[in-house]
Amino acid sequence: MRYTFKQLEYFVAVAECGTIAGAAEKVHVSPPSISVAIAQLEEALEVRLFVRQPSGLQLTDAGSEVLSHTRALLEKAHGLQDFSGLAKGELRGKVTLGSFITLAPLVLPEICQSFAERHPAVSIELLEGSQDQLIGYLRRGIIDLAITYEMHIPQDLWFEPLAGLPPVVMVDANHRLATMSSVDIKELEGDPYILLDLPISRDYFLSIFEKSGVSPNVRMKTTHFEVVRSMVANGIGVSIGVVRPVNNAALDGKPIVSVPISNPLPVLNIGVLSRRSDFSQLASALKKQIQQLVTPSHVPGMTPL
DNA sequence: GTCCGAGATTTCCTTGTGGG
DNA sequence: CCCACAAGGAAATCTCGGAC
Repeated sequence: MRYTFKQLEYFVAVAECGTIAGAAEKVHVSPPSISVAIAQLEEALEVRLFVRQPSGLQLTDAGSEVLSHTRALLEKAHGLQDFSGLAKGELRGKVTLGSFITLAPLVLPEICQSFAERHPAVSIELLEGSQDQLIGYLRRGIIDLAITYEMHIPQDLWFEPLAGLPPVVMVDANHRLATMSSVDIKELEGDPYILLDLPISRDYFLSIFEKSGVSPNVRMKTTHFEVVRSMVANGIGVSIGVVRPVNNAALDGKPIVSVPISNPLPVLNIGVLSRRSDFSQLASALKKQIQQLVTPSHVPGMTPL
């Protein structure tokens, strides 16, 4: 064998980043090391893996073919490393967990802490994103699992629901609805609405209005959940959310009131999204840990339902 | 046409490791 | 201990696209 695993790892990094510089940063070596490794790998395999372009490197058809074989090979190699740990009664290695961006600050600390206590030799890498980003990360093998919502799950991935979260209306403490025990969506008609403008998520929130025959008065759009909460807390508008952080205040300290919705709306399930196959020991262990922590009666970081 | 910046590659050097 | 080799970093150089 005239190539090395290190060359293969650098090859995958370049394929994923699209540039030598990006790959170098990713694997923590200098660009020349990557460049040399790719050249050596191409020589060893006697195949052109990349087309060099001014903006970076683009995979050739042969390179794409080699990439899928390389990923499978590295996956098996990592599996062997996991197995060596298992033989000694412990898991070791690296697992990458994705999280829907609004859930991350609430659920990840407890998951990471408990998993680290149980499997100290395993390192967890985290990657947050919107639903479509997480789906892409899973398909490309960048993450092993994702904790997210049951929204637009494609056929090639597998979602396991763990808890159902009913949507609630968020208003500021002085809002006329703040003291209500529940609210009808129709009562939001005319109120300025702050929209969490993430792909797929925005469709979910707008569909709540659509089902109630109300058109929302969208005043502002933002891709950051904490910005939504700050706008609401400062009385700039109202919003709808499904996460209810234990801390019911925005980052500036102003309180947010969550009011249940009286309309019959389906709960939004939170759960684990994964590939249907290609499941490592580490991913299984992490999934098991998440299943134990996220239950219908307890979601880390959130007030009990 | 010239300049500038981004990115890749080459050259040379240092460091670490394994074999004799 | 010495030597050979591999890996990786720093600096220099090359290539190309975009701006003026």
